[in-house]
Amino acid sequence: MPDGRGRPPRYSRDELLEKVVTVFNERGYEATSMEDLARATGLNKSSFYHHFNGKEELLGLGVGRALDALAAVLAEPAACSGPPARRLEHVVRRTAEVLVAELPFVTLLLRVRGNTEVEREALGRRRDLDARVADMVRAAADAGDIRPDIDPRLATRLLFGMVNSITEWYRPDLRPTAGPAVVDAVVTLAMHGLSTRSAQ
Amino acid sequence: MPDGRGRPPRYSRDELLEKVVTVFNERGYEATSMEDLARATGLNKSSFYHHFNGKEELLGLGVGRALDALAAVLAEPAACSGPPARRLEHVVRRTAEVLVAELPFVTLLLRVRGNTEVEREALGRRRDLDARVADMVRAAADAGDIRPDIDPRLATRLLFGMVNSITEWYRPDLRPTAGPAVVDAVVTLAMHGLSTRSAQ
DNA sequence: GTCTATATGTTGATAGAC
DNA sequence: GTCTATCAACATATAGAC
Repeated sequence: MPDGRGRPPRYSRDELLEKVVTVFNERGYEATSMEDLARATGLNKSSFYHHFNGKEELLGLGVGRALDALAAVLAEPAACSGPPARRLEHVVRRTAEVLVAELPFVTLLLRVRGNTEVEREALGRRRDLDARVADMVRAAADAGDIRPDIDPRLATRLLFGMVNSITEWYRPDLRPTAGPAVVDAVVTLAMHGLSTRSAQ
Repeated sequence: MPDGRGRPPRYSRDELLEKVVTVFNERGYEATSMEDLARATGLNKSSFYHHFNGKEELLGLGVGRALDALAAVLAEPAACSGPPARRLEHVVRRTAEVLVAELPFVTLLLRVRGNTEVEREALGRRRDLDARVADMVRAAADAGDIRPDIDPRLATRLLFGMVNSITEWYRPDLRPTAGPAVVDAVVTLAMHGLSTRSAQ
């Protein structure tokens, strides 16, 4: 673990941001000081301020990247046409893949609570995405492809509660090749559940 | 919303703690100052310190209550004997019920990251509970009652990722009677999934 | 038990030399 | 682009009067 003395090669702005977001996730955004971030990137605190305007800007950049990636999933052709249940399964799978691929950024996003303007805007964008998925669940229920006995909004929340939980425990540095297995398990459990004897 | 001027009737220690934990959840533990807590309870900051030794003690009391409630579920007779799949379903249902009943405390627990000694101890206790549930999932898989194609540890994490997501969106103040429906939906989705055509 | 006043440290952020 | 030095604001926590 580099502590800033064995001067790392010097980072690009994107690499800097990834490092920052990782520290945010480890310590929590509020508990992370600009001093912490500077040290983690091998820079002096003032040098660090030369690259970014401040802490809140870093948060905005981090959650923005996650939101862009998640929004891109809903813009994919397979998410926009076809039977609702197929579209839904596609979105579940691709969302899980995005979580794995952009793990630190999505992790940061999912922990945002709305304390500042930047956070509230992120929550707003996230709410918009959630609403579009909930519409998809509703359409699939109307088409009879998913169980009608659970309210679509409730089902959406539980479904993506499971998907999003990936950020709580998946550590790609410990299990770098486990991503596809995780994604498959999410899709299978979401659609068919845990039980082998699946009737109602 | 009382802001401390219309002096609330005066709280017991337990009521004080519940208020505190709610503020922690709204603002985030790190972002909450002792001043915030004092104001929320209608007390002066120094008066507040008369009731509690400090911020970290409050965190410990809050997560401790959540951990006690969750541990009690695993100690129930129905969680200790019978076919593994039945025991598992019981634990899923009762855990969901505890989340609903002790929502602010469990919410606080699930956001702990391990920055301080109190937090690390809480994470340790939580890990112990998770391991016992994972054993239950493994036993159910060995008995052929749940699908064998998903690693038991992975299944446990996704399963309780869904259950725990309740703390992310359930607001009993807005929908006070929705608790039982939420619990039923969790158990149904966990065991049987979203799809109506559930084969593999 | 409640308050005012204050000690002591840390934070985000800036000024300005090199 | 990097650093040293510094600031104003705010944090946790305590002393001690009433």
